[in-house]
Order: sequence, then structure tokens, then C-alpha cells
Amino acid sequence: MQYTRREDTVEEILDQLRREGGRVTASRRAVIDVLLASPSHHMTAADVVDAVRADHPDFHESTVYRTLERLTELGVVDRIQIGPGPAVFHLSTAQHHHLVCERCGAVTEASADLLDAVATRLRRDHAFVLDPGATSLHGWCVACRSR
Amino acid sequence: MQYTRREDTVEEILDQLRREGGRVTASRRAVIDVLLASPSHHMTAADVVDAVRADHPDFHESTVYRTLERLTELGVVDRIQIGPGPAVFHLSTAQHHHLVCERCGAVTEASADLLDAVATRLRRDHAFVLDPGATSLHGWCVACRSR
DNA sequence: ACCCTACTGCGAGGAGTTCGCAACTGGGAA
DNA sequence: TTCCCAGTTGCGAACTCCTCGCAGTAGGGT
Repeated sequence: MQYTRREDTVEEILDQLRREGGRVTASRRAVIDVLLASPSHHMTAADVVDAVRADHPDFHESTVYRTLERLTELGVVDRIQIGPGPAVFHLSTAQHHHLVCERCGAVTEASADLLDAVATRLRRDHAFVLDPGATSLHGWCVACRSR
Repeated sequence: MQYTRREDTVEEILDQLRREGGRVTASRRAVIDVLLASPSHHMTAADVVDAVRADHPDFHESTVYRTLERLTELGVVDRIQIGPGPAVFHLSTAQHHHLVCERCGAVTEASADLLDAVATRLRRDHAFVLDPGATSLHGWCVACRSR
């Protein structure tokens, strides 16, 4: 049952948090649940604030920011800067790449193995370990290419 | 002679600007010159402001922003968001990729052909045209990997 | 030399995010 | 169970990076 699975995943993440010396609070539970439930694979901090407030109107904006920061440190969520605007977040279990159009800002997704060969080359030639979840690719989408 | 070559390049870029209906002004000349002269291959807008003001203390911040915006539209410079902080700019003639460390923020460069295969695949599978100059790769540098 | 329009300085404003502080609370120790 | 302290929170101010509106200025085609 999907509902139960989501609850379990929330608890798993909270356990991880606890193991690292963190504390389990209602707001953290809410943020993780929102990210898990999101049909979209990328939410801005403002999206998360709105979604969390639907259930808990009193949770403060800065708490959500701090929770997202903490979860990013933990490696549970990825934070991606897809342009000049706000950063987007998604669970790192939902690995994929973002193709960002420079003109219209549209974001589409590409499969997670897209950069495998590049990652190998970077590790070999630059001793640099790629974080695919934090990397977005910029260019022009079909629509904007034929302006 | 390198000095003359740089002057020539400035004029080339200004011609291009003029051809597109733009006007050649002292501040634009200064911004382009600064970008050409920069030993670093990536400057933030603030870096450009500082460098321009060394010669022309009266040039306004917003003029520099607008000039950089215009040059980005022209395709003369690339604007890259390498993290939560300010965007960086560099001339699109100096093509290369940026490897950004998630922990310390250090930026190193990788050769321009790094993403050639990926670009081909994106064009074929997603009808997406990659702009290598605007794309940065995120991960962990050698130093931070062995925290 | 004229005129239209692009560009500029200036300051206000805005989005997105961070920070300091005092109050509160989870959860290990006693 | 109670105690206690470090981790967390609400709140608001502040900060960074950038954009915008306006009125004045100055390229550069005719």
C-alpha cells in the first residue's frame, strides 16, 4: 500500500536524522512528507512552505529553509540552482537530471545515467566526484530553438 | 602584440553590438575590456563593477548589470549560476566548463569538449540543444572528498 | 545639425535567503 | 520519571543580488 510505504520512508529519513544527532520534530516530518508526496519532482522552498502550511499554518518560513538545509547536508534531498530564480529541491532517491531552457525557463527531466561517462572522466582527470543530483544542464528547448 | 589584439577584439564585439541596433558607449567598452583582461575566467557582476570602477569611478552598478545582460543576449558572454551566490560571467570565446565543489565552493575548469557526447544525446533524445557555456557541473573536489 | 531612441545615473524596491535572539522541546542521562 | 542541555523554532530584521522606473544624456543615422 503506497500510503504506508510513504510513512515508512518518512520514518527512515527521520531515523537517519536522529542518528546524526538531529531531532525529530513535527515540522521536519511535515517537510519530508511534502517532498515525498509531491507529484512534481522539483519544488522551490516557497512551494514547500505553501504545502506544509496547508496542514500546519503556523510553521515558519525560516524553519522550512533550515530543514531543507539540514536535509541537504544529510544527503536526503538535493538542492539545485536552475537559474537566477529560486533553488529547487527534490529527494535524492528520485535521481534525474534537469534540462533548463535559457529562454523560457522550462525544466524537463532526463534520465539519471546521462552523465555516467562524464562522471568517470571527471574522477579520472580532475579527481572531482560528480553529484548528478545537484547538476543541471542548460540550453534551449525545442520551442525556443525555433523562436 | 597582445595589447593591440585585445583592443581589436573589443572593437569586434562593439561592432556586433552596433549591428544589432545597440550603441557603443564608454561603459560598454570598459565592461568588455575588463572581461577580456581578466586573468580569472569567471567574474561576478560585483567583480566587474570593481574592475570597471578602477578606471571610471562614476560608472553605476546597474549600468554594469544592464551591459552584462545585453552582452549575454548577444551571445558574447555566458552567464552561469554556479550556486546560491552570485552568477559569474565570462566571454563565450573562452569556452570551458566549471566544476563547482558543493562544500567549499571552489571552481575549477574542465575542457570544453567534456559534454560533447552528452550534447549529441540530448539533441537526439530530448530535442534539447545544450549550451555548454551556461552549464556547470557540481560535486566534490579532492580536498573536500577526504573531509 | 537634428532628432529619435538607446543608454545612463540614481534610488527605490523586490525576491530569495540568512541570521541573531529568546523561548521552547526532544530525548539521553540520572 | 524527572532533569537538563543542546538542537530547534518563531519572529523579525537584515542581507545579498539583482531589477525597475524615471528623468536626463548622448550615440549615430539622415
